[in-house]
Amino acid sequence: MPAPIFALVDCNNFYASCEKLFDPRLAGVPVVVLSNNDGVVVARSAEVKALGLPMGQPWFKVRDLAKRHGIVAFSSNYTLYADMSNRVVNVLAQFSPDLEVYSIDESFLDLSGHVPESLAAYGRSIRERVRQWLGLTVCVGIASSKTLAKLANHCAKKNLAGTGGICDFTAMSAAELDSLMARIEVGEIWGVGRQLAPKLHAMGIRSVKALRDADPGQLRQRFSVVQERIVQELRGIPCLSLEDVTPDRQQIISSRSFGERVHDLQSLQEAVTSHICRAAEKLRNQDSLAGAVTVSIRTSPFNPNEPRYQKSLTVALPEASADSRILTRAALKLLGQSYRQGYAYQKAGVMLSDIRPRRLRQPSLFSAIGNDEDNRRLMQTLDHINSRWGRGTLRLAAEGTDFGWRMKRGHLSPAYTTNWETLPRLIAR
DNA sequence: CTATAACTCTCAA
DNA sequence: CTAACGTTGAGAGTTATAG
Repeated sequence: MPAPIFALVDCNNFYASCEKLFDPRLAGVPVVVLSNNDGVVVARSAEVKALGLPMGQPWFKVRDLAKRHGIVAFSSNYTLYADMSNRVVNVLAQFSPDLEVYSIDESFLDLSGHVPESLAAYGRSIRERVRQWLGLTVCVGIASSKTLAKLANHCAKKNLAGTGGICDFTAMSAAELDSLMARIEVGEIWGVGRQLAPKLHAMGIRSVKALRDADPGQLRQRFSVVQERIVQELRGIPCLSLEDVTPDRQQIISSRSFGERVHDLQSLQEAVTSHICRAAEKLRNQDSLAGAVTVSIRTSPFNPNEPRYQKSLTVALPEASADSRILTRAALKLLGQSYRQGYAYQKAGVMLSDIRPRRLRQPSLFSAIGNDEDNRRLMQTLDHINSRWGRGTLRLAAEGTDFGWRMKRGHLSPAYTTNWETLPRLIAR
């Protein structure tokens, strides 16, 4: 078993780059992509970063500034991003069969046993091929643990070390690494977030190097195993392995903010039903059953002038199920218990939990024989129709037809890569 | 008391 | 015109509860 070598490949400004890719007029133009409901800025092109517009800002707060700088905004187009993401993964898979898709724009590759004489050159060829085949730019961080590979990737992106978007820690001397790590904020480390960073600061640990050289036992005492593992990983002792098989979900959530505030129970019922159907579809997709359903509704947590209300209720089902109708009945009952009139609701969501494979089904003593099989085939047919003809082709009537609660998507780009209908528009310009 | 379930907090993209 | 601020999933630790 050779010492592991990890590469972390991360697409630059992924969402913004996807948008630019299909509209050459956007070359050199600052572009932002907004979260669902056009809420906050979640991706920025290089030009926007240069302007100093921060990540995570509510769009309405920065809109004027953005207009003045000629920033073009897009609503999240997940159909496009997911499709481009798959294409990137397909290219990366050519470089190593041991690949973990970590997020929509990041993958870990196990490079152990691959061209040990020049890992950086291998990284460059990855970057070149993704650029050539897809027009997207990636950075590659290479190191002996996943945490270090993430850090190396950070260095590549910020041009702190390495060249041309590639940073290989395994080729650096101990002294080089020391001085590099001394210059990087501890908060940049994977797993050191908003809460932990200030606590580490208070202990006098401000740099990556300081954390690497800290006492792991003491950190475990004070915090948890997670922090102890981070220290080991920073020292090049891998504690995390490549997770190449994605396990079944243990919980499935569907929740969304409304485009406009919602006041009436009927709209909430329709929204909750849609959420259940979306979650149940995912549940069936992994051939599982859910044993519990949770429904949450809330008013805006931001507006101090609005009366606040939030409620979240869970029920255990008498018999685990993946039937949209059964799950909906349970959810609507919970919603009825949660709903209070007179509030301006901002968001509703559902969670399916206590999830198990369908093959472990335990029929209740009182369930009618055969019913379940009929229901399953009905759901199968429904999924089949929706996968063939598009999401939402066949729906429960309880989802309604009004959709006044649907999210805002005022700046949506076409489904460039997944819908032929967009082709004429592309050619026309 | 222990084993486990339920809940809370944190993190990440 | 005004008001307007994402979603999903996991893991660890803590607390409550059952036996």
